[in-house]
Amino acid sequence: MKPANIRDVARRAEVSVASVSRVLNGAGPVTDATRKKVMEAVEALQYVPHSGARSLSTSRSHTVGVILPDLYGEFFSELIRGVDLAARERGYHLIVSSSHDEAEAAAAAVRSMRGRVDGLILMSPHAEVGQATAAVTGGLPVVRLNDGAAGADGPSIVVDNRGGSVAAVEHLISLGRTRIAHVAGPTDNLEAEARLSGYLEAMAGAGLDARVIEGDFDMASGRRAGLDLARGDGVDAVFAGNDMMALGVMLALQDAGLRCPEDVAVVGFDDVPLASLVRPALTTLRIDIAEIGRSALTRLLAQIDGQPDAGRQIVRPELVIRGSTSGPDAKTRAANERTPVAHHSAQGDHQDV
Amino acid sequence: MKPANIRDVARRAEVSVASVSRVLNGAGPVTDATRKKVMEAVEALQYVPHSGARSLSTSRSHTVGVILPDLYGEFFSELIRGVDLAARERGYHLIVSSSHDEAEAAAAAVRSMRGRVDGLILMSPHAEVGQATAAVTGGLPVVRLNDGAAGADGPSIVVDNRGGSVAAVEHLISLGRTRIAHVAGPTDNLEAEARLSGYLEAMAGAGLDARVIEGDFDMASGRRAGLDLARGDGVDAVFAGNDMMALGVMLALQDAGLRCPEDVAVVGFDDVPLASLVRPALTTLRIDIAEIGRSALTRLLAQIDGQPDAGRQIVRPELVIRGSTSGPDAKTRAANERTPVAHHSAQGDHQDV
DNA sequence: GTGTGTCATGTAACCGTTTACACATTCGGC
DNA sequence: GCCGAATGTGTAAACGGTTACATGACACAC
Repeated sequence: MKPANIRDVARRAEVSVASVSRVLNGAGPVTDATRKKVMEAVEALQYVPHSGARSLSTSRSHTVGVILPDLYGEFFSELIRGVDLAARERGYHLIVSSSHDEAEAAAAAVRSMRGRVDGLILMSPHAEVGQATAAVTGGLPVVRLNDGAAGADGPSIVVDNRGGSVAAVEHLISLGRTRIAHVAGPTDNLEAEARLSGYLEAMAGAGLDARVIEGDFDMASGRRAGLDLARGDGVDAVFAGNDMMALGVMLALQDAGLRCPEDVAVVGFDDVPLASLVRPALTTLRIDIAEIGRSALTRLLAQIDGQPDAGRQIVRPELVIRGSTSGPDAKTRAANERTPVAHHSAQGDHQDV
Repeated sequence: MKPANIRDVARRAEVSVASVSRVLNGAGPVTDATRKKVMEAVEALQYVPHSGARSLSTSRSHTVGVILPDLYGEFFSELIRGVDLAARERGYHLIVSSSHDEAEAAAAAVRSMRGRVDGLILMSPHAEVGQATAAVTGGLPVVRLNDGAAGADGPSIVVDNRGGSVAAVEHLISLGRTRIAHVAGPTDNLEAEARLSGYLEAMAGAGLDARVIEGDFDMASGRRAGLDLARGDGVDAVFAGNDMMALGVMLALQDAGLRCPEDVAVVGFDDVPLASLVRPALTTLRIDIAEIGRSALTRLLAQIDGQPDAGRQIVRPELVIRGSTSGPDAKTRAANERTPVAHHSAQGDHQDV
């Protein structure tokens, strides 16, 4: 049995299709009597408007696309979560597509979404991806995330990675650390690059020697870096390009018999949920990832509605000091604990130390 | 400037719209000359077919919906990843909607997707959600995940949670542990319930006393449970309802000065990526989450194509023995290491101990 | 009683595809 | 030279909504 269409509803309610449409969209004048008849018919027939037909005549799909380089790990799920929450509030749907590390794949994803979405949220940490996608969006509203493409002055949200790194290094210096190493992210990643350059800048500014180890943004590479450092001539602090690598470093140090923070202080970047749960809890630069997602969606919808956009928006990470850089001083740290977003229900009484 | 439509392309290529359509869909006979002219026009006009119009005339949207209780944490991102990868291979798009813990929200999500998708992947660990959504799918192809709803004999994939729990307990018993506690997941979650009942069954079967502590499936609740246990009369093993709680337990034990596995062995469930990266690496029941996602999508598409479905498919978790239950015996464990799916590029030489 | 304005409703054109069917062309077989 | 068959192409009717415009009913003022 084919699903009911608007004409079936109109026939059953003994009104015209126009009235049905008006009732369903809350637009135009209708008497209460008509409204009631229509609603009954809709209910009886289990009628759901065909979104394709609707988008055909209104040229609006009430759907936005989210294109990400990957879906792996806490960062992306947190981001989608923020976008999804905001989208549901506004009655929008989300088409996601991930694993677009390469320029070509990302461009294909953009193309395949044309005509299917009203706008795009596009994350492209690689420079070429940013350029390749810019060529094919063709007038579609877009909000870009963490995209460092030169000359990109369109709507975007970028994290002040460089500034965050400077804050991290300055914090370590203020604790009296001087032999500070950096575990960098992948070299083709613009965010990793910005964090590295902030580190180099701050070290140079303080007259200290820089020491950089390459990593991949994953925990395993952090662990390798940590083993390297533990084996070497001795550093008294490590600033890692993200939290997962910082955690890897901490585990490696622990394996090597070094104490954190006494022997080596560790700082991460992102403040993923895990960061406040490990011991010692990780000092890091907090980015409210879900909030970035929400903000991206809100700005995208504003753009779709034809409002002028604010252009580039900069998010400044906040230094959250926890056990991995400070001694056990429960009072100051308690104030910095992240409220955990619990899987099912958040009970507030978890004890972080 | 409005985007080009099929008539614009036809005019420019000096052919009819039917020929354009045939070229674009690869259906029906066309000469090479026609194909070439059409392709040139498509290229020149940057033509992209309007998916709404297409879905209107074919009543296919080439889109499937994914409805999840939540998006938080590694489990869900891994699942979506599997679904997304399979969908892209087959040319399908994905509409995701999360945070449907409650029956009503889930039912609303299903309704809002009717007419917009060709089928649904529906995860509903709560019994009422399963029932509420069953009422509104109305003939739409559906694959259900981890849904324990009574009488549900439609297409679904369920994890043998009970069997996994039995294997975990038996493993601990084989190591000589007898005072084995269980940290359970939320009571309204069907998976948590099945894991609990497997534990109880295995303990009873071995003539051992059961000890159950309530948790939430998140790390903070595992930590609380671990503190409780460390403070108490002494257990020699803990089987947690999922990996995140197991990790929380391990951290708490560590804080309390207990050694793992020497004093207390710990077993988790799921094998999230993190499980093999912590120290000691966590013994757990591996579920290939991404593979479940892929399989769900494949079966959904088969169903959409009108093929008969296999009904309920059961996934048996595999016991992966790591450091949290066995002494340092590198050889046997090395074989069980999970290949890490790296954030950006997996380099194989990470050293797990 | 006629003219005018308001308001609810109906009619039909249009949105951009696919595709059944009709048509035109070419070719081979006789 | 005529008759199918085969092949490529075009025409037009769906598909299921939205909405500009027309229509009809009714109230009110003159």
